[in-house]
Amino acid sequence: MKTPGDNGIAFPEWAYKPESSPGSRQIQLWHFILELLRKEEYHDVIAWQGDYGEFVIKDPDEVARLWGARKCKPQMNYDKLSRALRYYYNKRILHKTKGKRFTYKFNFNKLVLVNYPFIDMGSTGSSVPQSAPPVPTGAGTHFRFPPSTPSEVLSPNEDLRSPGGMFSSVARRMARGSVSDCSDGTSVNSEIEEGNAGAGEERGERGVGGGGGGGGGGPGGGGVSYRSIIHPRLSHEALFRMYGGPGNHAGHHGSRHTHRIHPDSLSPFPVSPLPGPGGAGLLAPPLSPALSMTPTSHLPYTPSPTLSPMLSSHFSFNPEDMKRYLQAHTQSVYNYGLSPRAFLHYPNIVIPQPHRPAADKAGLTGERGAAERAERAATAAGGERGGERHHHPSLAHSAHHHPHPPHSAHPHIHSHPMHHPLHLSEEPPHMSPFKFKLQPPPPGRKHRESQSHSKARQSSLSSGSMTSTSGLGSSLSFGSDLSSASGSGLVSASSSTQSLNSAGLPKIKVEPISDIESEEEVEVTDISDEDPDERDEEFQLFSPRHYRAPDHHHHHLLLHHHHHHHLANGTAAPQHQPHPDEDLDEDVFKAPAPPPPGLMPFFTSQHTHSNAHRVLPTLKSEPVEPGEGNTPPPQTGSVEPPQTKCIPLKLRFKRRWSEDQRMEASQEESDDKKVRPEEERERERQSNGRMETEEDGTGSGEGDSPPPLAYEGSLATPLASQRRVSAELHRATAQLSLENKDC
DNA sequence: CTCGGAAGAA
DNA sequence: TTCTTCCGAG
Repeated sequence: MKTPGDNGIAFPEWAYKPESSPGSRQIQLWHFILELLRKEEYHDVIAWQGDYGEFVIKDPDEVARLWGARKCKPQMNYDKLSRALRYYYNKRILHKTKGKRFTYKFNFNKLVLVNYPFIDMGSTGSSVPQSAPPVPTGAGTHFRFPPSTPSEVLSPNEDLRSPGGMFSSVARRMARGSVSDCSDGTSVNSEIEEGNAGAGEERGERGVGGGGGGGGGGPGGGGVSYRSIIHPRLSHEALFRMYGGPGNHAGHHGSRHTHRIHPDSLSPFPVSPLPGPGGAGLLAPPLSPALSMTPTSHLPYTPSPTLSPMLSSHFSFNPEDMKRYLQAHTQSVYNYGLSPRAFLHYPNIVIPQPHRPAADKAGLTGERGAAERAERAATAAGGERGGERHHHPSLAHSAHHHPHPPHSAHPHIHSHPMHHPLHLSEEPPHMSPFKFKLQPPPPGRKHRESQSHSKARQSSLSSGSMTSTSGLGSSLSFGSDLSSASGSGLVSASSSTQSLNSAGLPKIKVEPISDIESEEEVEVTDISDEDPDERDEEFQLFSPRHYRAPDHHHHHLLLHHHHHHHLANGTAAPQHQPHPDEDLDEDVFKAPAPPPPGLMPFFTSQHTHSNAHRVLPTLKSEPVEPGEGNTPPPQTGSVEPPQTKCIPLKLRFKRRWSEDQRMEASQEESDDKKVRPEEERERERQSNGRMETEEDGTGSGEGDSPPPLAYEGSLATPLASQRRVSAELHRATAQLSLENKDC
């Protein structure tokens, strides 16, 4: 095993270091939010809702107050807090869920990776709407450490096993990010968290742990993997490769995922199952998670709660998780502008439609509509979207959003929103194809405008001519990335319109949902609406509130995953590399990727068989259409071709993407650099911090009563191991939360 | 409500 | 840098 370990981790340290979080010096708002989210105490104030990573601030004033307390800014108010939140948009840490008031969504990819690279996140998915997304805070994570950073990292054994140990270490890490200094009482969490965390962990361990011990134990000592450490990007890849799927099988094959465990009350995240027990696990089998996992068939796809966005970093390999992860990722990409590179990681994914150009509103609309329709149609045909719907209605109805569900008839749910998901989830929905909704990236207005101009280009975009508004050459890179991606398997997505075929569907086929892996559709949620419609519709839980009208533009993109493997390195090919940063990034990818040949295969082959269902074939070719679809990938194709079939994929990115790319690259790198130092500092600090109690706690309700409903769904499958992880994370988180600061 | 620019604090 | 503050604009 070294593979993973060594290799996997092989990644250079720098790869891991990602942790750097810029703002680590003091507690960061996002971390604070996470803290609140993980605590039931605050569920009345803020809680997970809806899609993965999506949360709603039920009591803005209270949240602001708490934040103000934490930061010693009595003057804090929601207006200010929200401004701070908005700054995260650009960082892609957070996004606004359009149409829903006070509702935001975390982009765990960014967070986790960036901030806590070491951590693995269990996945949690919340497939279900209501489910609480994984709590980022840590719950899900489990870290793995690469050898490289041993010192920092925990020893594997410890980590997993002893939560304490792990946590602490984790905590430290985390701390870096969030640490804050104030020791004033503000820290709301500290106490709570710990308490909870502890509890959670314990539970998790038991429940899961037990399981883990036995079989998968994934997490168990063996579990530890390095993944956490890995550079984000790498991590993705790595994860996939490495972790492929062990977990899944193990976990679920049962019929429904009945046994899902849910971790703790708070965090539903199951932990990702580590790959197998021991090292092997780590390395894993090559399945591509995504692919192989297909849950559908054997797994009941329930809504696993698991996917935690954040956690995603390392997913468990449940199929679901994978999917989710992918989705999330995808979303991120689309919505947030993750760099296309990301896709590389997921060769399987195809992105059919790009989405409209930014400006789009007008123009897009039309397109979008088509896309949507197509999507829906597909959905209808296929089934529902993943997760949500399946559960019982009852569950479902729990509705994510509102705290007050129309019917409050579900006591059980209430009792622990997140905790007990168990029962609920019985039904495995199976899968849905995964649709992801992609959110459109939120470009700045200005940008939009500028970009809008470029839209036209976009269409062709694959090339990436786009936007260089920022002056970045990124666009190119994009193209390259994309191309590579496409090569990897992504299929094309052409412009929405285009891509859609006559059918209106995106080229993507929606295949039977069942197949799952092969294609997954992802809807990218646009956050904008989130489309409550579908999911919600069923249950209609939502209050009618605001969803915007249908008009928002949400474009759904469908993604298909193809399996194909492509290597990270493949991605390379970048033509541009203007910025060192990028280079680095690339390097990163490449470098680390020692990827064993085995890995790659895993995508394809494995999942193929495993799933076997079918689909694969289709998938691959999916490529949209000749016309546009193929076109592009200029280099990419060339690059990867050999390996697999690469499908050209066309993704359209918005201008932002390009920016993102560069940003990500630059940021990450930069961050890393920066961070490192900070890390050290924090480490030092960590010793001190701690908590204070908080007075504030008051407000919200403690016990939570969260009206909410619905967490249950989410839980699904988490593997025991995952759970553990989550527990660990929680712990870690808790510790992190310690941060205090003096005002 | 939400979005960001701008200026400034730490 | 990450917010905090203020503020004008949808």
